[in-house]
Amino acid sequence: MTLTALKDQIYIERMEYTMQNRTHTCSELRLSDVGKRVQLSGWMENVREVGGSLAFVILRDFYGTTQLVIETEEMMQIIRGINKESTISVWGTVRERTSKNPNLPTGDIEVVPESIEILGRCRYNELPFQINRSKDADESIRLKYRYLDLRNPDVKKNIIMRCNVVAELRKAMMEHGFLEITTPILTASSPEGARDYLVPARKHPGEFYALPQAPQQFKQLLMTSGFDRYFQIAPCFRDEDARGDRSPGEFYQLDMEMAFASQEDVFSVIEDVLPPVFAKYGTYNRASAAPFKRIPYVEAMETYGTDKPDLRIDLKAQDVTELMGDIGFGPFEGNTVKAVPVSNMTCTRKQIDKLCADVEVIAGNKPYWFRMDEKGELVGGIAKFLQEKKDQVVAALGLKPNTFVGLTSGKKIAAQKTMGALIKQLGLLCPEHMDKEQYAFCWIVDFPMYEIGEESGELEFCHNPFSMPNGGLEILKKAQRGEVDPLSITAFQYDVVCNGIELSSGAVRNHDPEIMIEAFKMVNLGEEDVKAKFPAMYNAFCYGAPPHAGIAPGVDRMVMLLAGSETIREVIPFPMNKNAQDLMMGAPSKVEQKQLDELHIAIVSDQASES
RNA sequence: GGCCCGGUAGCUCAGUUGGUUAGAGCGCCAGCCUGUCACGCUGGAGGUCGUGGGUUCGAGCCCCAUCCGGGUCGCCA
Repeated sequence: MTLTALKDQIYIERMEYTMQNRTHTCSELRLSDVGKRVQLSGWMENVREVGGSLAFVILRDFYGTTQLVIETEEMMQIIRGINKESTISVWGTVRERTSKNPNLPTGDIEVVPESIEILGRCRYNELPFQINRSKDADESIRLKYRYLDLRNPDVKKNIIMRCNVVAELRKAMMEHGFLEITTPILTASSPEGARDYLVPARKHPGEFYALPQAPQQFKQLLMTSGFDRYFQIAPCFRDEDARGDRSPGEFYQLDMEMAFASQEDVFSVIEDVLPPVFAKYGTYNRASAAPFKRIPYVEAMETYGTDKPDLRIDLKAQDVTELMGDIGFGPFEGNTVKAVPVSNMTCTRKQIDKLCADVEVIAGNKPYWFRMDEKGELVGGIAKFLQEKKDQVVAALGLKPNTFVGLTSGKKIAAQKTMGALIKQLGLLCPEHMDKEQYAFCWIVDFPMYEIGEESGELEFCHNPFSMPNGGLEILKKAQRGEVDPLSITAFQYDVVCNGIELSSGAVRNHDPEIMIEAFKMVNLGEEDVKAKFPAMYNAFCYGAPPHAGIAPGVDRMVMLLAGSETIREVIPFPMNKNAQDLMMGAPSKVEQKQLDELHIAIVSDQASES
């Protein structure tokens, strides 16, 4: 049996089953159906009694709504006997409306019921919130009654879109020759990265499984097993605090890995797979075409003040440390100074003050500014410190009349990050500098391999130890001999960024045990540490591994971008709240002592642990 | 864990300088209404102002503590 035939069979069987309760859905009937005897089933969304024994009932199902018209006292009594949001099944005849509603697909017809069966009574005449206004309700109430919230078509539509996006991604990945392989959910705790969710092992007292933070090691092991192209819509678990764009606990990634592949091979798959999905399902129908702009990490920090630039904003920063460091303005002295010119800016002083205040809150560092007015004079903000160097400033920044210049200063990284916040806020403030209605992708490449840890003061891995250093074994040896600054070593590590949101990190992996050991030596770890931390992977690589590379774009984040949603919870069917609680199911929850005993777990009370 | 914002009717919110019996819209209940479609009209019920303490003749409002929600920083290889 062909795949298509199989699908058809499943489809038909399902429809036959649903036919027991309805002949049509609530979005189906049209003028051409007038006169037909039909059965509809759904939720009683609203009742409008307009006098005598005339009333209009709105019946809603997954597909849409259809109006029933009540004309007899008998039917009226039935309707009056049930609360809104009850499910009912109606047999009746389709009739052309005398007053049509052009705003509804089914607005030309109505159904005159001859019988109404109550399928599922709604026992409450007052709901926690009105279904069609659920998005306005307090979020914790929405989450507690998520099953009611999801009745709202406006809420439902994001989940439907998510299904379509996931289906499309699967299809595209399979067309590119990737196999979807599932990897374990119960696995070993991994020594680095996020905090693990631990699961006690009943048969092994005192030992724990961990839920995977990502299928990272499994997918690399699949590469060593000779699966050429792997992908998975993979659940990932991390016990870290939530954000607007980061759900607590669990999330999904389009995880993928390719054998005998380079960075460019990964890029070309992603550049092929993502833009069509974004253009098709997104709020905006425009998405970057391949190849996406590649921006080295150092350049991104210098130019955009962030490693996740929003390329819809056309503003770029310049380093003006040499030019302005010595103008006698205190905050600039001995610091890095960055400047961003904004042409044709017409904002009021009040807006500028608010901009600066907002940036200070976001970045924790104060920005400064001046303007070239319509006469070509430098005015406002710190302009008085610049008058002596006016010609140099104008030349360096290419200033023209009516140009605003935002400035940030501080230690290099602080000046950069503040500039990043400033550019983002300027983009929001100046529509002419932000071509908003599109999905602008870029790659951030050449991330540093190592950094000096803020706490330790020692050399540490900057991202993860799985990435291949650019320059391989040789560059590591040189660094060890002191011929190369370890901080200058870059990795084949990359991020894909869309509209200022990081969709994913990825890397060409370090598949060579020897290079792995040398990479670890740089941070004062040895062969034993590699073996101890990643035994399966290290051992596997000792049996001949292919060079491989991959990436794992976040599914929730992509759907969030596509839906134009402010929070990630809007695109997750059953989200947890900020504090990682499922208010609907009541998770987490206490468990019975018997369960704890079986798991060899003892709960230490807060009081006991404090004493 | 730090910082910011919020918590008043079932829902969304207003509540002035601390001053009479805490209001509105939606929802709910009752009545009216024969073509509504966010139906309309009339009336009604519904409040421990998150909780505890304090200041005051008097607190929704001021002070302290605490709980809850959201945002943000830390964190997220």
